[in-house]
Amino acid sequence: MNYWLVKSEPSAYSWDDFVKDGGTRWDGVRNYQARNNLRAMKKGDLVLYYHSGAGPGVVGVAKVVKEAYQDPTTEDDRWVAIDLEPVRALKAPVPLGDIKKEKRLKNISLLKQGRLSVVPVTKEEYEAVLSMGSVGK
DNA sequence: GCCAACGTTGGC
DNA sequence: GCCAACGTTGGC
Repeated sequence: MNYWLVKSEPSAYSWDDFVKDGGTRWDGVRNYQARNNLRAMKKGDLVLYYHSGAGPGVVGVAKVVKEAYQDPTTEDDRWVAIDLEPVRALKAPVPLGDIKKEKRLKNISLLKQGRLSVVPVTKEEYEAVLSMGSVGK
């Protein structure tokens, strides 16, 4: 079991849209590192759902329901998509500012590689974020 | 709206 | 293969 974090601009596709849809295809990634992360995702892996832009932070948890396949939004076979489903919202969203202040999260890839839209998260980091979001394991 | 970080492109 | 120019992302 691995843990990840994906970013979305809420004005483009918010957590609420995701919940309303009951799941979505995560496509359109055009960055090699992010693509490699998508390829490494396994069915059942848990994914922190992060809002970028105004009021950035982690708002919910999703899970991988379909592993990497050819991204249908392009003919180019370098790119892949995965399918995600919502698991649950955090009781309290965890703002980026709090992530920056949290000692347990000082090495999180989200902070190390700010512009990557799909980043790995360790089990410890994942659990730290959930506890900050008032959600038990 | 600005700017820093950083990935990509293209000239050489 | 290097590196400058350029474009994009995302925080503020």
